[in-house]
Amino acid sequence: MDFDQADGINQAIRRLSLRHRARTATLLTPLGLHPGQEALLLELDRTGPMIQAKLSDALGVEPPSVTLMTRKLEAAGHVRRAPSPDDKRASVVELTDSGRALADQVKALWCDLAEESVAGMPAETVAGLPGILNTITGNVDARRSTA
Amino acid sequence: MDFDQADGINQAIRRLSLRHRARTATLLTPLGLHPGQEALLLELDRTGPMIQAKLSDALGVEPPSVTLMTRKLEAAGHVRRAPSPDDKRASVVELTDSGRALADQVKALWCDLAEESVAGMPAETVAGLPGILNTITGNVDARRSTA
DNA sequence: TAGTATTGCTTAGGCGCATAACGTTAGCCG
DNA sequence: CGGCTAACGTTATGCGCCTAAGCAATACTA
Repeated sequence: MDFDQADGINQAIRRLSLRHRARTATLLTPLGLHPGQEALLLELDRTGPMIQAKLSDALGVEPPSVTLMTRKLEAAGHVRRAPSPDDKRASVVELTDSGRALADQVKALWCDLAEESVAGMPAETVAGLPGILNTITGNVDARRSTA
Repeated sequence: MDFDQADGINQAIRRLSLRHRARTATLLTPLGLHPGQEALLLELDRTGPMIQAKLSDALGVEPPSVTLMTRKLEAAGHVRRAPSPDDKRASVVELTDSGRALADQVKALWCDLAEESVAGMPAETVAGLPGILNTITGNVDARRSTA
């Protein structure tokens, strides 16, 4: 592959990352959230209480990041952390009522953001989009196999 | 749009951002670079010397980020900063020989990364990819118009 | 020409993310 | 059992990115 094509792809991904995150930040600010935290809330809302290691895995983020994010969300009252009964090392994270309410608001924003993102694109393209993105993600994911 | 579809899109973008950046970091580490710096080098290599404000615009990044990145790349010897002759506020950034050599290495990595990213995807899809991504980027870009 | 707004850059502080190193608890196996 | 490895979580540190605030120089305009 020649450099121009490669650059077109890599740069497009880079810019998309920056802008999508920036837009997310703008939408989340009124809720008092920072990008990344919304994923944590949504994951807990989707799957229910879970220990940090599982959260780390679900979010695709390293454990220290989870430690700090949960600490901040806990300080904000959106999340509660309790020692796990079966494993004295682990700590279980769960949504508070406040967190659940916030998750609902995030969900609404999430829909707005997705609609805004794919505005003007043919339905076919939109339908195939997640598959394409996930394929790329899988290709560059060092977590499994290649490592 | 329902939440599941929206989540599929947003989450796909989020994960792609994380993984692509992580992969970039892995590839760049042997060169002593961190993700983001490669874009700066490539931009200078492509367009030639320019002031930081222009760099900031080209990279899609805020001025303070450029200040720190150029400072570090300057300390590493890859970039040189000189006061602009026509504007006493501005400072012109340009590649050193070392920086130019590094840019060539980055270009090679850039091709590898792009190939790896789109591995197994039909050529048609690959060809349309930058357009799709840029459309989304434009849709969520608060920089122009909507602001 | 004087006064004001704008532009270019920097500093300070904050967040998400990462890696490295550490203590603690669980699990495995000789 | 005792010991060794693996897993959970935390702290420390560093980077890119951001916003807010400030200083210096330029541009605009009355």
